Amino acid sequence: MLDVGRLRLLREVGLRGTIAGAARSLGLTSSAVSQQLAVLEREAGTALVDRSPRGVVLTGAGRLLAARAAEVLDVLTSARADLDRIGGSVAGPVAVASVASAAATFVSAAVTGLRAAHPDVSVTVTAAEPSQALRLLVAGDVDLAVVDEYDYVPLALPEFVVVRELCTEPLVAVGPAGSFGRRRPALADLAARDWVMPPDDAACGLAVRSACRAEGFEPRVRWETDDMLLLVRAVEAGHGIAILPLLSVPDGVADVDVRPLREPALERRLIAVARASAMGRPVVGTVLEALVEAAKHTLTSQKRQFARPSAL
Amino acid sequence: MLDVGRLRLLREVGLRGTIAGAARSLGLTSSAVSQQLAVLEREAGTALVDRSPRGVVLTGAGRLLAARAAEVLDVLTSARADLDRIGGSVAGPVAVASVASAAATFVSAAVTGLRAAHPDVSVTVTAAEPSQALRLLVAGDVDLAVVDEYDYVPLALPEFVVVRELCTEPLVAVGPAGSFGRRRPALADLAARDWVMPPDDAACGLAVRSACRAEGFEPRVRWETDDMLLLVRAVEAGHGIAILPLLSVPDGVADVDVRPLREPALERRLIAVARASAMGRPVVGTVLEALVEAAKHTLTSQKRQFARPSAL
DNA sequence: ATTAGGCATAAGCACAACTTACGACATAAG
DNA sequence: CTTATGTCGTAAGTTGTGCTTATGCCTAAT
Repeated sequence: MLDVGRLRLLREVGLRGTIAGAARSLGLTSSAVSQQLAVLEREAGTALVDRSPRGVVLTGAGRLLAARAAEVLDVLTSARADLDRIGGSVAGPVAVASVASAAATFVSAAVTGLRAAHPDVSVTVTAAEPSQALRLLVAGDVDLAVVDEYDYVPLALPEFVVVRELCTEPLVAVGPAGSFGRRRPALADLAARDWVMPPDDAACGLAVRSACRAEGFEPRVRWETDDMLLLVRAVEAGHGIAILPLLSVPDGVADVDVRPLREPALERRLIAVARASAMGRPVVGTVLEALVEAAKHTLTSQKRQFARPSAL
Repeated sequence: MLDVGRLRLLREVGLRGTIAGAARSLGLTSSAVSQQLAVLEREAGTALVDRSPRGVVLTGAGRLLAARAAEVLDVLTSARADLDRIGGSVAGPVAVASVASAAATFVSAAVTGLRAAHPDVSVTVTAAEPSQALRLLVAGDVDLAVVDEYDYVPLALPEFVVVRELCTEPLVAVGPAGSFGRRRPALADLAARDWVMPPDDAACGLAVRSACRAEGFEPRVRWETDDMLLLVRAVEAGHGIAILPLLSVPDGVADVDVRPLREPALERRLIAVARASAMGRPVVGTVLEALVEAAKHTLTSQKRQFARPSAL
């Protein structure tokens, strides 16, 4: 049976992008992490990370396994939460910083849900990009940060934080109405198109560009913006196609076609981050659990949307 | 963080009903199991098992935690399967013994799915009660057994087997049309009713009787049968109400109302069992995975049924 | 009574996982 | 080019956890 400690380690390495960083955040030496990672690779029978002197990046198998690891760890912390819930009441203020697309969807849902279940908990939400959200987190201005993470773009988390996976959503191709065939497009099929894209300093833009290069082409970017509404309008106007996380596509503001990619299956992971010290407050744990639950439901309802393509 | 080894141990104890039995099946001494269980209880802060000289039975918290443990272990073996799937083809005959309700639903679905995905795998299914299925398993007549397990009724698995959780379904109250109110009934509300029930030597009957006694009443049994079709017809005819696992309620053969219980949340767990030695054959693992997948889908489609109460 | 099964505790041992120490390599700054 | 600081990996020594063995107590069946 695969060892969970090693799996956690793998996930942390994937999140931090370096072995040394993972070691710091786990309170170990980099030597220990290196050794355990080697053991895990031997057990798995495959390379799980690509080593480079500047850090490491997860291979395909590594990402797969890291995703499973996140599942396992989430269940474990849920179990711990179950046990804690038997005893002890929760109340107090909790500040959350969240990326906009999550704030507009499941974070909002979680807060309304909490208002009913725990009336004494008062949550305040501020929208912030991941880097700013993490700054607010370490500064102590917020208790929880909801940030996103893309393939090819390690997250570089600060130290002394705990991480909780919220949901994984597909990146979808967005194009003018009728611009894709019946079938879900492969990324390689889109090489010749014009592109509308978030700027390169946004993780999303970087991830998509990296994925395109991995497919062997450089996207011809005609329009660049990080305003999702403007971006979708630009697509509608025919300036190009875009690839975005599903939750970031504004609903019903433009007549565009949305299709998940057939291949490669690009994803965005939404994760919640808390200062390890803040986990002493049971309220924070409760809010975190509420976020996890709400994210799970949002994800399934999104899936249902795709079952009825006409709804998009 | 909760230790997975200890969680597996807890689950095994719950399944076997005795510490010594769990120890044998894990290849440990009963002393080790006892010690680790004590550690887990200290970590959890609650009693997880009720000790008696004749064995142990899980407490509420213990069942909760054991369920989480099953989740974790399932994810882990899925991860292992992911890794193995990268290399190695599967073919050959596999014999499965299954309880009827599962055979009629997701086992059938799994087999049709497998026919498409792995044409060289030939599965044969025989319907059998849990005890007989396990006998066939240890005798080597079948490679996999799909059996069910109820609260209050430990399963007493044989040794040298591996266990995989398939799905957990609610026990539902079945009554003549219109016999329940709008709201989901609590078990205590049904104390004064007449009952139709499987016999006491079926795990289902024993579990329901135990649950009733835990609620402080003895069910007035007017009709006793283990034929599900006859049972439902008896309910329709007004001889009493019944409590059955959802999958065991035949679909569309009688005009009855089906309601999940509000409280307590009784459940049936369906699990797959294989001889540990048979896991050397990759085919067996593949069929097992297919069962897990099919069970998962069956469960979600059942949930959807309950979203539209009229459909029942 | 005696046997056989269950569970818990005490004491000792073994291995796994950690730390420390070191070497190789890459980048950035002097 | 040299130095400093970052990365990762390997080797060797240490420690703590989780096992076994040994023992005792309890209950149910013979």
